[in-house]
Amino acid sequence: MASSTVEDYLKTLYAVHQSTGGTSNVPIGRLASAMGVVPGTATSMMKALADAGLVEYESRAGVRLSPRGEQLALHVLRRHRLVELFLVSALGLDWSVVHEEADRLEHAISDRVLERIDAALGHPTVDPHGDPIPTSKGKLYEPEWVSLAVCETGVKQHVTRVLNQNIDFLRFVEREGLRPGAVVTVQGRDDAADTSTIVVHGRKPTSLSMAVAAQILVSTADPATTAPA
Amino acid sequence: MASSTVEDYLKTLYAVHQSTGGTSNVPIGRLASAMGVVPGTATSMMKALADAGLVEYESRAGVRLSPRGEQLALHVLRRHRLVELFLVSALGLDWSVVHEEADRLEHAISDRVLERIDAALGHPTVDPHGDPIPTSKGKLYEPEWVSLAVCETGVKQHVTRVLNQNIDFLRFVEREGLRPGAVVTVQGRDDAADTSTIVVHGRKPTSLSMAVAAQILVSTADPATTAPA
DNA sequence: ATCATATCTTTGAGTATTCAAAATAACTAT
DNA sequence: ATAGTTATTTTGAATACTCAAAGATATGAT
Repeated sequence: MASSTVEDYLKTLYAVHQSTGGTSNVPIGRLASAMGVVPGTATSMMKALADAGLVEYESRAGVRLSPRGEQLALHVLRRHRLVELFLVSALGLDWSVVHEEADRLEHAISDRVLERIDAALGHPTVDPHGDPIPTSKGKLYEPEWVSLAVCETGVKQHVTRVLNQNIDFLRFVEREGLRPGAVVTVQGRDDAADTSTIVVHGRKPTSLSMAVAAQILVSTADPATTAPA
Repeated sequence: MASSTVEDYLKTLYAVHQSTGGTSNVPIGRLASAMGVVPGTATSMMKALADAGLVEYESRAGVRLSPRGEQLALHVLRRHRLVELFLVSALGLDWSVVHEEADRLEHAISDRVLERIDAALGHPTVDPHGDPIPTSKGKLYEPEWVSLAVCETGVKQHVTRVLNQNIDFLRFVEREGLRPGAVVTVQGRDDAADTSTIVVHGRKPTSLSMAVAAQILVSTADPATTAPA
C-alpha cells in the first residue's frame, strides 16, 4: 500500500507533467515546489519511488511516472474528483472548499466506498470544477477545451472547466458567475493591456487578465446537452 | 493537530477504559494489546501523550485520559460513528464492513464535513450498531441497556446495541436476525451449559453462549418509539 | 573556453512511530 | 520473606519523512 505521502507525490507529479505539456520529464525543482518541500527531499523521495517502480528517474534528468505510477496517480485523482463532486452534490458543500477537503479524504476512501459514491452520483464524468474523472480502469478522457484567452470572440461559449483550484480564485469565479455551465462571450482582447473583455450572460462586460482567462475553459457546444464519453 | 496515530491511541484508551468499568487506570499491557503494539511502544507513546497533556500517566500505575484527551477521544468517536451510519444509510454499505471503513475515514473528516453529515442524517443519536454518538460538544449519553445474558426472561425485548464489532460476529448477528430493532425473548438460561435460549420474533429457538449473549444489549421499551435524548 | 548562476544531489541530523530484547519492578504463592 | 512469574520500562535500532547546508553539475553569457 502506498502511503498518503507517496500518493501525494504521484498525484502532484501527474499534475505537473500535464500542466507542462506532458512531453518531457519533470524537473525535480518543479516537483519540489509543487509539493512544498525542499529539493533534496524530492530527490530522495524520487530515488525511493524509482526503487519501488513507480517513477523513472535519472540523476539530473528529471522524473516521469512509470506506467504503474501513472495508474496509481489516476486512481488517486479518481478518488479526489469523485469525493469533490460527492461533497458538493450530496452534502451541499461550497465548491470553493471541496478541493482541500478532498485532499485529505482521497487517501482514506476504499474502493468499496468509492464505487458506491460513483454509483450514487450516476457515474459522472466531470467534477464540480469540470475536471474529468478517471474511470475505475484508470483511463482518463481529457476533452479538448480551449480557454477564454484563446477561444473565438463574439461567439457564445459554455464554461466547462476551471483549472485553478485556489479557494480565492474559485470565490472570484463564483462572484463573476463563471462556474461551469455558465454562458459567456468574449467581446474582444487587448494585447497591449493583456486583457480579455467578456460578457457573462445577463451581466455587464468585465475584463480579465490573460492569465486569469487562461484558467477558464469553454466550449461552443453545451456539454450538458452533449452525451458524455 | 493530533496525528492519526495519536487519535487511535486516545480512542482505544477510551474504549478500554469503558469496557473495564471506567473506574481505574488502564494497564499499559491492555492498551498495548488493544492497539496491536508491543508494550514498550505503548509506554513511550504514553510518555509523549502525557507531555502533550492528553493522558495522565505514572510509571507502572497505568494511564487514564486527561480531560482534554477525553474530549479528543469523544470527537474521534463522534466522527467514527457518524461515518458508520452515513455509510450504511446514505451509501448502502453493509453494516458488517462499515466499522473498518470508518477506522480510516475518522481521521480524514473535517468538522465542516462532519456537521453536514450529521445534519443530512437528522442529528442521529446512535450508529448502526446501537453505539451512542457523542454530541459536537463532546457529551456522550450512554443508555443503561442490559444484555441478553442478564435481562429478564420470558419478556419481549428490543435489540438496541451490538457491542462486538468484529466482521464475522456482525455477520452472525445478521444471520440470526439480531440486528438493532429486532424483537427477541430470552426463554431461559442454563448455567451449567453456560447458554441462553432465545427466540427471535418469527423464528425457531436457538441458544447462544453467555459470552455471546453478553454482546447483545436489549431494552423492554422500543427505542424506535422512545424520544431520543 | 570560462566564470557566474541556477539547479540538483548529498550529507547529517531531527521527529514520529515501531520492534526486539535486556533490565527492572511488582505480585503471588508458599 | 523469598523465589519465581508476570508486567512494565528502558535501550538500541529501524523505517519513513523532513530540513539545512554543503558539494557537485549543468547552463548560458560573454
